[in-house]
Amino acid sequence: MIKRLPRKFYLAPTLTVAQELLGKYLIRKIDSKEIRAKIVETEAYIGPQDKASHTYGGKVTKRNKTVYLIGGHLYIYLCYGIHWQLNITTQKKGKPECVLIRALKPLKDFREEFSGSLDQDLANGPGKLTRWLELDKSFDSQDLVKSRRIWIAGEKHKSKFDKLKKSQITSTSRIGIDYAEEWAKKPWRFYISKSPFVSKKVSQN
DNA sequence: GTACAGATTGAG
DNA sequence: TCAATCTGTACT
Repeated sequence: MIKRLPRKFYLAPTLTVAQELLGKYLIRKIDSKEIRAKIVETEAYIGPQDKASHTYGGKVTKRNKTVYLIGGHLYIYLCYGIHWQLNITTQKKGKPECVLIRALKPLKDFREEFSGSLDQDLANGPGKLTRWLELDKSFDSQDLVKSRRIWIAGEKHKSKFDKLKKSQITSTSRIGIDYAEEWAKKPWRFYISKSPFVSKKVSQN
């Protein structure tokens, strides 16, 4: 059995949430169809202190204001004028931290063992997964705890499918933020080790 | 008001 | 290697 994650999940430290999101299920309802996927790659952005973050220095703009909402909301923005990026806010209201979802493993069934062959190139990048899930600006500030269109779930009872062991998580520096100086080196990108569904064009250091 | 870079992607 | 395409931000 899987169950929607409660608000509490998103209030843990952002780096913890970024790692615990790995292996969780993202469910997107389009009309009567339910699309399911497992989160396999994330990046953490730690608010005011993080130069790579949109909320560096605590600034508020029309674009980033949803990051200031309480944890569990979606922050969706357009990047390079073309790609929508899916972020999940963390922390309490007023603390602008979030987790970027970079890659998903499409699932037919919640137990991936029962899923047949799936397209590895469908959601292996932050811009590709939003296109696949048909997410855009209209989803900005949606509440994952309440929304009927999108939410995240995990195993209701602790099981071997629930929490990943540390050894199953690889951490590296984040992607595409070379301008952030020393913050660009922080190992705040996390992905499930050896998953063929993580984003490409990326160093595996 | 104008200029320009950006948490990317896919085609050549 | 590079264009697509548009918003936020820092200027004039």
